[in-house]
Amino acid sequence: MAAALARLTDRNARDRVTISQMADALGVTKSTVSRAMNGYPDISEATQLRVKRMAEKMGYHPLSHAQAIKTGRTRSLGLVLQFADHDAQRPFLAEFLAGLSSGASTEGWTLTVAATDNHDELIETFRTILRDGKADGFILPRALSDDPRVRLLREADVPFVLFGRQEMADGCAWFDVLGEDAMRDAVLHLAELGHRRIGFINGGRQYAYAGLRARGFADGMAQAGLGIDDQLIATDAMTLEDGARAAAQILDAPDPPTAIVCAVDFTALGSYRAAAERGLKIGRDLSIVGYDGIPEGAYAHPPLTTFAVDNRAAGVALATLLIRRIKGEPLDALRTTVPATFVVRSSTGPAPTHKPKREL
Amino acid sequence: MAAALARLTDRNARDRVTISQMADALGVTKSTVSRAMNGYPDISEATQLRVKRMAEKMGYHPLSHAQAIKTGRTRSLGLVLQFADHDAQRPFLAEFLAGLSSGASTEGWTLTVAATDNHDELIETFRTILRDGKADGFILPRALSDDPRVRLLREADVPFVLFGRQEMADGCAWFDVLGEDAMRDAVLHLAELGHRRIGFINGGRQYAYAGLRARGFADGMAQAGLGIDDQLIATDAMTLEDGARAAAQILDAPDPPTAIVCAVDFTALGSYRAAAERGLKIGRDLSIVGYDGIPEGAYAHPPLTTFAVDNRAAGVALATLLIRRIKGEPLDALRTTVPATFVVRSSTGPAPTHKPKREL
DNA sequence: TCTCTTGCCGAAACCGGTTTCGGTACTCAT
DNA sequence: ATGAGTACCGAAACCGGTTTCGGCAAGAGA
Repeated sequence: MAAALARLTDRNARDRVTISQMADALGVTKSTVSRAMNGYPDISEATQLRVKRMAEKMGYHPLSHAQAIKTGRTRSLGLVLQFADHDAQRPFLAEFLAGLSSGASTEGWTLTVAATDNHDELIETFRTILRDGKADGFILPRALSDDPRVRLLREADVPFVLFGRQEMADGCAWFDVLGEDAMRDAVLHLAELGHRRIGFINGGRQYAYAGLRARGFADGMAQAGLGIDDQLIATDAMTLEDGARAAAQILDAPDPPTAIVCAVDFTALGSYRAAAERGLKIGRDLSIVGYDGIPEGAYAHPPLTTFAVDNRAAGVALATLLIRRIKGEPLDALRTTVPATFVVRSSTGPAPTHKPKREL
Repeated sequence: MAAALARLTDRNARDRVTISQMADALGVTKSTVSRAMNGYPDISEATQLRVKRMAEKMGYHPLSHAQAIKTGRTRSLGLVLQFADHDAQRPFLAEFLAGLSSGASTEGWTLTVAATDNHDELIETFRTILRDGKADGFILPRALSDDPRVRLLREADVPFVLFGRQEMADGCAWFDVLGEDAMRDAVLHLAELGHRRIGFINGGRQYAYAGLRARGFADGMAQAGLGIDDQLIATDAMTLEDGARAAAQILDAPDPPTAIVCAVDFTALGSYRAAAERGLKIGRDLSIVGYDGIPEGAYAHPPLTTFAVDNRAAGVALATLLIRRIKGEPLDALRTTVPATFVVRSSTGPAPTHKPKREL
């Protein structure tokens, strides 16, 4: 009984400094403390400094949920994960989360995450989080070319930031990696190695990046003065199996390529399989360039030449952007791109001088 | 101007039903509504029903952060991820999160996640989340045999639940998979296939499971009437490389085994490499059993015999347990174990009748 | 010198809930 | 009929902040 009571009072007292204690200690009112902490212009610089010093000294941290009751904002970022389609996001998730968390926490924000299994729950999940005020805005990973999340949030006038660019991205803040430049550079790199016939395996068509990367590939081919053969182009491949299938089809074309550019590392690894089944040695008979920089690529035989994406950095950037967006910064300032870094390993090599004989 | 104003009022009004509106609609006071919603005993059943019906009808959902200001509880579960040591948790993370989120959301709770890069930040992160009242309790993945998180939270009298059992787990709620039974069954399965010399590659010694799985292996060997050769035992292997190293050492022993049990799938895949380097064919010359059920195991050559852990289910269970813990249920009721499911694939086979000749 | 701003801050209402403290009406035993 | 419980609910304080409103003093302009 006494112990329970002690624990209770302990729990309530829990060394938390309230705004009233601050006010008492400073000999001012709560309102002054509040305004000083929030940088209102009608507080003298001297007072503001005095208050902030005292906050530091006493360890005063305003409770975000106490503020939220009046402001409606809770200082937390929302992230809704989808696992329905495929689990390709799996390898990125950990680093991405680390980045988001890091970006958020340096500003004193936190991350609220939810996961849905199917598309029906998705919108419902957003609504629930909003209704309960559990997030002030959302990070939307994997932008779709026509994204229902964007429609919902825009209509509800809720801040959000996309990972990936949309075509109709007016009124959106976003962060993206320049996948199109990577595809172009992949082609140019291969062309420099003497490859003339180059295939392309694109990713999921529903994603916003698919169009961009296709264009990047085309640009690269044009710049290199090479023609595009539709028989060497595959789309909508996301998984290792997809990649193996697509590569098989491309390699079985009447006039097969000596190199393939893949928009997704998993499909590049799938291509390894198709090549092996046809007796083609990667890096000699067939060159392959991937994109993403998954760890498995480094351990593959031969190690995969690819474009590495720093997902942790992406997380940091997205968190920062979203916070600025929530604070009301204009959209134009909230769009950032970074290049992917080209990692040349052993899956690319000089184009074979003779048609590689198949050692099947 | 008018648009901005409209949006503002719209934002404030945002069709949210407050407790006062409920009270007005019902002709009672706020206190009655509050007590009815929370199931206080001094409210008549009739009134409680009436209130809850009206809540349903009007779509009243109490704001958790408004309640929190008085109750101190926010209805959110905390999860702090660590990426310092190694990224072995990566393949599990997505499913685990999905489970946690699902378990939490069915009870109307949410998930607050943070990530730290190094161990120093870890405790600091917990403190920050607690100070800001961003979580009412924590899920602690990957229980260590001596866990600083447990010490902190126990001292602060904050509810938590472990994924994994501790030795000194009195006063802890936990959920765990019976890894020791899996190790035992792995041995028995191999013994039944005729194997007499069986190696064991254990996981990270700092983890609580290591001791349990070692004991499980030993129990299995004892039950099968087999002796343990210390030269066939390795510990502290987490990654693929660790596994390759450990397996190499074991296979190079004077009297090498015909089978190896691995406490971690990654090390099992590492053993594949060591075996290949020695010209041993997995499933014929050397049998291997893993544990975890990572997807890569299914795609390996040959597909890996392993014990699959349902990380999604674990997440659901842990979320539910933690919520019950926070609500004050006694600890004894909050401990659950489930078996791993044995997935027999092709990495295990009958023991070779003759000493396999090395085809190196 | 007197009014008008302007800068700065206090007083008090407010946000959406919870909880304490009574108070009324009704039952039941005396 | 009376006193004591008991069941149920209203009134009001409270939680930790924010925000509106207004007031005072100092400086500016006339």
